[in-house]
Amino acid sequence: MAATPPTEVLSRSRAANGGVGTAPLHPLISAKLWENPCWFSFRINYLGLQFNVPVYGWIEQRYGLVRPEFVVIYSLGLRDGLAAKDVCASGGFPKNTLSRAIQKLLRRKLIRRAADPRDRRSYVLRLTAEGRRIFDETLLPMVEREQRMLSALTPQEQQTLSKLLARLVEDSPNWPNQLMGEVS
Amino acid sequence: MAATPPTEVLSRSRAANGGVGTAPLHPLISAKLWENPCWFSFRINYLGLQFNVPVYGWIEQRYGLVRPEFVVIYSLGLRDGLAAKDVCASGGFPKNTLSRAIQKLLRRKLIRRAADPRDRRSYVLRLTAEGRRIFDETLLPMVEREQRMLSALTPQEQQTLSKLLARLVEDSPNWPNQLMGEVS
DNA sequence: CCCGAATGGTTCCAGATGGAACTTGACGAC
DNA sequence: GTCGTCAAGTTCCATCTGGAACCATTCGGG
Repeated sequence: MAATPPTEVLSRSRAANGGVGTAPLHPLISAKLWENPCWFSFRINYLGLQFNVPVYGWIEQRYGLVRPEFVVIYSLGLRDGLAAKDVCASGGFPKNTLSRAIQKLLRRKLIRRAADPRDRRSYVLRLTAEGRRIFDETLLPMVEREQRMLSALTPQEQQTLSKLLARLVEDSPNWPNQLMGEVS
Repeated sequence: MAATPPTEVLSRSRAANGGVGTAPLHPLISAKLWENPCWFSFRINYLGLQFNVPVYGWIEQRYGLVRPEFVVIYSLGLRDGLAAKDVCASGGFPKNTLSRAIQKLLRRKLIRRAADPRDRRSYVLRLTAEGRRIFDETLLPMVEREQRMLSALTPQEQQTLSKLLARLVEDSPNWPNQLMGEVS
């Protein structure tokens, strides 16, 4: 029945990069990689961790910003003038966590906020110069980490990967958010 | 300079799936998808969330098992007879969190453990019949969720994606775990 | 025009989390 | 053998987290 990982199981492990400097994989990681019906979720979660742990660890100890706080900075860096709810939707954090993060950023004057004339419950958030500086400073190390992680793939393959993942993200609004039909 | 996402930015958004039932993307998600120097980490983190939130939410409310606890079950389901340190390495959880999780699973008799004759600091963990039952029961919904998430890709494309991600995981032992040279 | 439902944001609080210190056992050097 | 170092697991505790209840505002009917 279902759930067998694609058959590359056979062609594995004799990596084509000359064998120089290739450290071995922990046995359980290897099992989760090759004998795992949920190959996709394991791989993306694992890779996500390999990015998040060093990056957010570094940001926290260098700027004293915890992850949801930095996510606000980063989101505003990409699109200034957002509201808290927008950051919520894209980052997966609950709104109270974001609320706290925003308060701390306001106190530290890394962002400022103004009433939204369109909706008086809501605020428009903007980076201050200082907040922008942090965004700019962190961008390069983050990109470098990503590039390091992707460096086992050719630019061509990176492009393919980029396209496939983008297709999935684009399709995501169509997914149910309950596992099974446990709606009312 | 560096960090521009691959050029598919142009060919985006007019998805080839007939346009039927395609819900629109939140604006900030769209920005993070298409105008983000860190395209890779955003995409995998976002997709990871789309799996973790419904799956672990369902498991928690159905079995009263929190994520690190279930990770132990799942890991033992794949490879019985592990030690705590192994689960640690593959799941990214700190060892005290795993220790607590294991204690709770022992109390609930979902796993049992025996002294490791090779190393008397360590224990060999095994699923009980009840623990195995939970593993078996949860597997299908998890796989189904994954398949739903991957359903925008053809089997051919899924295969490609699987291979590319596996190559990255295999390369991961070679990555530095500090962002910059902040070693002693 | 007013009322009930929904939404943006904040606050409260119980419980989860993870760093650091600790205990016990393994291992290598001498 | 014995000492110093390191690894496996546990415990302690300050902190973070996120569900739920809450306020203020908006929106959709009748």
